[in-house]
Amino acid sequence: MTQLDLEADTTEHPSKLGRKRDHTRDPEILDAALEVLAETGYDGMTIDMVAARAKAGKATLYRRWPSKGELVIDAVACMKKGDIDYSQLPDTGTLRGDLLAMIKPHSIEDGEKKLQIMAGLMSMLSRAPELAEAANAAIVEPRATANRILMRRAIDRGEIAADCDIETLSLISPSMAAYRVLILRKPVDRKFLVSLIDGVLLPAVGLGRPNDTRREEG
Amino acid sequence: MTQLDLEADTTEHPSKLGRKRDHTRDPEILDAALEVLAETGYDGMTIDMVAARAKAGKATLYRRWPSKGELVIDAVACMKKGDIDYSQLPDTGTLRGDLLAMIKPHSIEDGEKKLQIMAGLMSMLSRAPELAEAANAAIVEPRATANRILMRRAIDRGEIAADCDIETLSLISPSMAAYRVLILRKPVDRKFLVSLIDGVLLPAVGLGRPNDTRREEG
DNA sequence: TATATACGGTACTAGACAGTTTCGGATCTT
DNA sequence: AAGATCCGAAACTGTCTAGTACCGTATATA
Repeated sequence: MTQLDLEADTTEHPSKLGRKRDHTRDPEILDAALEVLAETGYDGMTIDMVAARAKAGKATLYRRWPSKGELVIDAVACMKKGDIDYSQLPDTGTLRGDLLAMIKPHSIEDGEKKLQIMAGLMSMLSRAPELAEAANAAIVEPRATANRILMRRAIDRGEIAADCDIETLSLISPSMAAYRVLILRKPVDRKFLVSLIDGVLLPAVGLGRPNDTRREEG
Repeated sequence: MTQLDLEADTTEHPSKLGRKRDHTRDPEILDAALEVLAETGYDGMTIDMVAARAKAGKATLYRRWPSKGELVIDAVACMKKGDIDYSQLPDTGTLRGDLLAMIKPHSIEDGEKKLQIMAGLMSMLSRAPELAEAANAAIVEPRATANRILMRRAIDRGEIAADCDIETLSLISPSMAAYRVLILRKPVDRKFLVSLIDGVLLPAVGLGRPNDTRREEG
């Protein structure tokens, strides 16, 4: 209690005394935590590693977060940045064109890094269920949402049937990419994603199977 | 070297002296390890937990496996038992019938338990890549193989087109179930699996979308 | 019977790590 | 200037656990 008051002061009432906490360091520390998390996993990660990576003192970290667990939860929750901008989704006129346009090297690279973070979090998910939700919201849900938007557009323009199971279909590529990275430990490359689009998604919505779209190469 | 000879004797040459090692305890210990692994994950698992669960002494474990890591690797490698019998796959005459017949409470329960083990292994996969392969072979690949067989049969009897991407399609239900259990922390129930079959798999192979198979309930 | 090893159980050793404290110095308010 | 709080760095504490050693007992060979 007595010790915690020192920390709580900053939030309870604006104490004016002393040097101010440099909050520009917060994101640097959180990013360092995410890097270590992706590289070593939650249990392998030590506070010293994070502090060293962020060129900060250990006490600085404990002044801001009460425990290792809270630090990680905060880091995951603040990860959303640099994600997909739904107002800038491709609009090529066809569903296939839109889905293919979503495949960009940067997007693949970013996705793999985030899935590595997810892998590092895995052991923690059973202990902190709310983290599962946060991680899903930050890592896979944005991509599923993008797919959902593109498919709904395709329905609106009459390209595909209105009774397609969009909710399930939009989860296919994120979840299969997760499976591939987390369990198979194989890279998610363009060829894999194209085969998902042409071999599963488009046939499932009634496109691609009638017309012979074999021999498609990425 | 000198100490290891005691262990190695049993394999190098049949030493006749002393009480024999009770190898009927091996599977009991390995099963205990898998249980603890599923419940607490690799890093949370301690040798004492496994020994207590198996009602064995810690020394007994270290007499048989040189380290915690080797024990876990062995436990995962010996997990294949109780898995799908490919000679007993359903054969209802239709792909949909076969896929639905694969959904059994025992199969679901077993699958979820194995995915919990997979979750517990996650943090170890980056350190022991060969374990990723073993875990995949024991946990998800059997189900993908079953799907492959059922779909190939459907091709052979002319029910679906021969150019379907079976390799990718057979991975859909295992990988989406893994995503659902590991990341979403939601149960894999019959309804979910049926929606995969009717909303994705069958439409993707050219069945189910033309005829209106909506309002299917599990 | 004598010897050697396995068994379950317990005590011990050594190292790693979360979290705390201390220190010299920097930065803020009053 | 004074006092309070921040900073990075490092020392320190308490706990946890992998792995080892030893105990008394059970079971095997010779």
